[in-house]
Amino acid sequence: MSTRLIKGRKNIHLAKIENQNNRQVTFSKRRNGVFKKANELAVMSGAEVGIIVCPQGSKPYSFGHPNVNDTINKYIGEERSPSPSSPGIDDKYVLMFRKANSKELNTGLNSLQDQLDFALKLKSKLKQMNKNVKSQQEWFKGPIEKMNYTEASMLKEGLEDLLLKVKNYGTERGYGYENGKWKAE
Amino acid sequence: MSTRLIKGRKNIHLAKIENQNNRQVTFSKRRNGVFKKANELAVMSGAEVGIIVCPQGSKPYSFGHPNVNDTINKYIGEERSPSPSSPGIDDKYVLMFRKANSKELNTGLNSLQDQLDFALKLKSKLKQMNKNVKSQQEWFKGPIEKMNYTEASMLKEGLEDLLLKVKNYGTERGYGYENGKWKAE
DNA sequence: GGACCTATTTATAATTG
DNA sequence: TCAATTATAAATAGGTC
Repeated sequence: MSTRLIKGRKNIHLAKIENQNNRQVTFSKRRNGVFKKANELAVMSGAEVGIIVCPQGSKPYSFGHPNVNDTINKYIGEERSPSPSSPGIDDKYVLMFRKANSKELNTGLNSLQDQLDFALKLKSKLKQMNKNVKSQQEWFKGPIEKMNYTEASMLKEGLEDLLLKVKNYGTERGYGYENGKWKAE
Repeated sequence: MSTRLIKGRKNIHLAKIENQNNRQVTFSKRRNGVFKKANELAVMSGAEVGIIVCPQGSKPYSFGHPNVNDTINKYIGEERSPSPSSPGIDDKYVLMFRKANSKELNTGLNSLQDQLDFALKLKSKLKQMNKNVKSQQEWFKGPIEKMNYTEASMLKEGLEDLLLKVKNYGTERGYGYENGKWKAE
């Protein structure tokens, strides 16, 4: 009674919950939360939404507005005949999916290319601030400190790979993008 | 300023937004929100999640952890086994997708998606810090082929520096990837 | 169209019954 | 196990630039 009880929400890490009971409770709560959000999205924006959740060792849960199967069919139909229009940034998931299904998936390649683009922007900034070495340091420090550990670790993997390519660029003549792969020109 | 500005969130009615612009904005924001929540659900509970969103008159958006196809297939498999016919889903599509997914297509897709997620975040952060650089657009458009040696070297050094900071960031707080699992705290 | 801001509303982790 | 509680963390509607 004298002890201060803390019942409020704690901040969470994006990681699998080890404790089985907590994991089950969180699964149930958050599944409902996702379904609720999806329903709001569907109603408010007028879009069709279908969700499938498959817990390990149990039967799938599903949500659909107005209907899961129709939504899946629309998606499958769309995947069968990709439209030629160029994807925006929000279509990246779909694009990646298509790449995977065209059996041309090279692990990390897409994200590497993206990161390369971002690195080019970094470079741009470096060039702008070229007269000030300190500023360069600050530039790299800035975004990192705002990352969580998951983001940072992911970036680490990608950068190690990217760094190899960039180093090769310096010694070889460069890289082109051909048949889904980076290659020296 | 004589007028008191009200910027805070208003409570919402669960109804379709009539104003087209507002509807589009809300669609974009909330779609991201649902995908984020779904990702958290998948990671924290270890479940597979697939989401398909079909806006009216536009191509579908999708989210999957680890990927949409497998999740759909699991759902279809579940749905089909109890009853001989699965309403709304054609057999040929089922077969096609099962075939497409029977290989190593899953390998790397998860990390790809994660990295893509990260890349988008990184891009956003870089954009924030780059907002006052006007020549940014040109750099972003230009492919790596247009880099000269000096530029590539600058990029290389920058990346090495960045990589170092990322590595340090990962170890300073004891976060890391252990035994195939993310360790929290 | 996108990034940012802020007042609020929501979601929810931990706890209790 | 499940529902209710409550303190916080997150999401977000409406606005600005």
